Amino acid sequence: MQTESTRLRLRELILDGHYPPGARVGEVEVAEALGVSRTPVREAFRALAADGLLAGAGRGLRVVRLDDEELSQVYRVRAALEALTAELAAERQRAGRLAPAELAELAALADRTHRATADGRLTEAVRLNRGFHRRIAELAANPVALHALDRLWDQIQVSTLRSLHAPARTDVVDAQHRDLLDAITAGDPAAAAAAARRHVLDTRAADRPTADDDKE
Amino acid sequence: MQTESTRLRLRELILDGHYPPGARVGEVEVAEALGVSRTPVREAFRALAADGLLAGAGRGLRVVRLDDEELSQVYRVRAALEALTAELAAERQRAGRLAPAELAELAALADRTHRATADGRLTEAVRLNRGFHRRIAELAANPVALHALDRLWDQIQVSTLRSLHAPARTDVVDAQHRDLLDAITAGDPAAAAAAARRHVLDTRAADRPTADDDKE
DNA sequence: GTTGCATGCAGTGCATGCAGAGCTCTACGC
DNA sequence: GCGTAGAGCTCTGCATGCACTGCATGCAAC
Repeated sequence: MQTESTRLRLRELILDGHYPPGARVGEVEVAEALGVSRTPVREAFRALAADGLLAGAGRGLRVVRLDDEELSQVYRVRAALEALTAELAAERQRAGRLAPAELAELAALADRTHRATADGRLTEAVRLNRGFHRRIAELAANPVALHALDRLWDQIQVSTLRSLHAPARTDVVDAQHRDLLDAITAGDPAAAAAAARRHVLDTRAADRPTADDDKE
Repeated sequence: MQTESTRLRLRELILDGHYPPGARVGEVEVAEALGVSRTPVREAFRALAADGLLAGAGRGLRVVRLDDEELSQVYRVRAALEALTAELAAERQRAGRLAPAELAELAALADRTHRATADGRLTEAVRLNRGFHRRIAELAANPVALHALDRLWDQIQVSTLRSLHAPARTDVVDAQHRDLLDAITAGDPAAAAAAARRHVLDTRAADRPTADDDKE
């Protein structure tokens, strides 16, 4: 099925910044770039538009570019959903439904994220960080929440590609990851939800442009 | 643009139960029924699949049929998101950003929902109820949350078409709507979030099949 | 009687042709 | 020199043709 592989490849190209936010994507150009005809490209466009990665702009489609306000709205929804997945994961831990190996892998992800960030391997750090949060959503065993979060992550990733900031907050991020991990491990749903929500909102507050960053 | 109108019309047909959960949807059949060619139908299929209304089933697509477990997962996400929108709406009220007329319309929606339910006009009651909750999400002024909730509502609506139950809980539902409304009107975000979460989860608990309802 | 294979059919997936809409560039007029 | 109008072109939107896959049905052999 070329439609599906076209969708995945195009999504990768967008998430990698090959098609940056605001860039126009044309059927013919993408079709030639990926070596398929326009039909599967058109269908991939529809699917990616429904996922919030592409948006109509008069004639044709553009890669979505979220402004500061919209990004804050995405983060607020993400905070609510990650609070839920953390809560659910902690519930499952309390019910004895999480294997120790799963929690160990989660802790290892937190470690690797921290090391990559500290070493300045920012691209890898971003990937690992997303992996850490996604793993929690997987442990929540709620595919609906997982899918919704995947969509939000895609949108965030596209809109924050430029600002792979050198993090002065490395230790804070890691400490918050530990808090979250501890709450889940302890099987404390309320604490896990609170830790997740605080972490996401703090992340947003730290990444927010300081009023004179960029305009357009 | 026929693609978009095809998508909307097909969505209506699915939500109305014209294509019931589990029904196969064929390109040719839908194209003939709507009087367009297969191309816009195919693109509408992709978009509706991304929205969670259609899902692949070997050859072709079927209308999504959520089992009891999946429906509970949807409700849990919905509870988290409606808690968020209620919280945001209450925040805006506290900040003086909600017009009195907007709150009055919301109260009127609650009234009409209650009356329609009490009078046994169930189809209308479902529509009004959805309108009430959606209006709160609109007042939250967060399009991301609004869109996510629209998707969840669509999935719920499709999967609960059969069970337009005569509600013994009419008064409970109305009382919870009032609580939610009061918390928003009072500008109390925490209370609004709690009221919304409880209402959604209670609704799910009440609608859940009592173990011997249906199997398949 | 059951199982395995072959054949036919239906429906999807992809490509391409064609028409229409919007944007741009140029030329002419003020 | 600037603004506006017109023409041309590029790109999207839709339709249709063709090939291929996956399934069902029937027949034959064990």
